[in-house]
Amino acid sequence: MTDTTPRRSTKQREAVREALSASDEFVSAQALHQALRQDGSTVGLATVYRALAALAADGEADALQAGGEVLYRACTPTHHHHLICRSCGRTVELEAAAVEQWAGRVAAAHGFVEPEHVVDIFGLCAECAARRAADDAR
Amino acid sequence: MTDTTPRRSTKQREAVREALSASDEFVSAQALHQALRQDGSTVGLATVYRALAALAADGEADALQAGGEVLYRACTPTHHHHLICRSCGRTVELEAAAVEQWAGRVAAAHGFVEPEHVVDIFGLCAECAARRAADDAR
DNA sequence: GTGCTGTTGAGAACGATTGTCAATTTCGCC
DNA sequence: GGCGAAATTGACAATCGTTCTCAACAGCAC
Repeated sequence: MTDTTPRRSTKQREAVREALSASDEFVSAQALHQALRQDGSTVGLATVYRALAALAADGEADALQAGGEVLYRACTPTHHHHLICRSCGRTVELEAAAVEQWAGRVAAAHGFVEPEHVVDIFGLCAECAARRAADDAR
Repeated sequence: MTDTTPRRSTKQREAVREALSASDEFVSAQALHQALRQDGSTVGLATVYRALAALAADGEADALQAGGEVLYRACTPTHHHHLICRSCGRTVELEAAAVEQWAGRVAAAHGFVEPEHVVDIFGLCAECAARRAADDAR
């Protein structure tokens, strides 16, 4: 964790970084690999996994587990949380100073140190909610 | 999802429920299966998975993903969050009305409905922190 | 007890992720 | 610009947690 980063810049890593930035939703490593392949790239699956892990380690991407697979998303390097549509995957980055403080306070109150926290909100975005309402009515 | 619960009570399910209650940490399905086997039970791994999924669905257990596997823990049926020691696994249940409200408010502000949220704090409990400090000094 | 039906257990199947290793590419250095 | 060491890549195999399948079994109402 102490920045031992002898990272070499390669086409593949750049390609993964770009493909990730191109989406504003969380995507799986598998999906990203497929997308790259369809764009004519020849990257290997293992390389995509390695690149994503590197990006996540460098704080350039966020990772979250959902449904047995790990999803990645390019993100701002500052600490933040997510509001995610569970239907279309659209994601909003949230700042939550209040929650940060709460987490730190609660951890300290129980004698815990070095608190990290996972705070994500899943819901149905306005569009998906409307679409589902229409479907239900039909 | 609307409580179609024609659940039959069997020895195996009871055994899983008990084994889960016996621990106040999050445990993996695999670990629980091993523990049951060592107690002389003959439950199958698939049954443990099914029982745990059922308990989680009924709100009698909490599930969280960590390190590629799903961990379970018996819990109070009311909504709550967790403070978890990332070293020894000791867990404290938290109530967090403030966070609930924040989550609902933020979701609504972005037009999201039916918000669910994941809020967990990982840290090092006092004992583990002390132990690690001692190890580092050595 | 009898019968229907949900449940079980063993093992196979599955899917995501990680490891292996020879071939290739990057990058500091001359 | 060219060299060489070392990191990186890609194809494939291996691994690991979880789910599926299916015949045998057990709970519960009658």
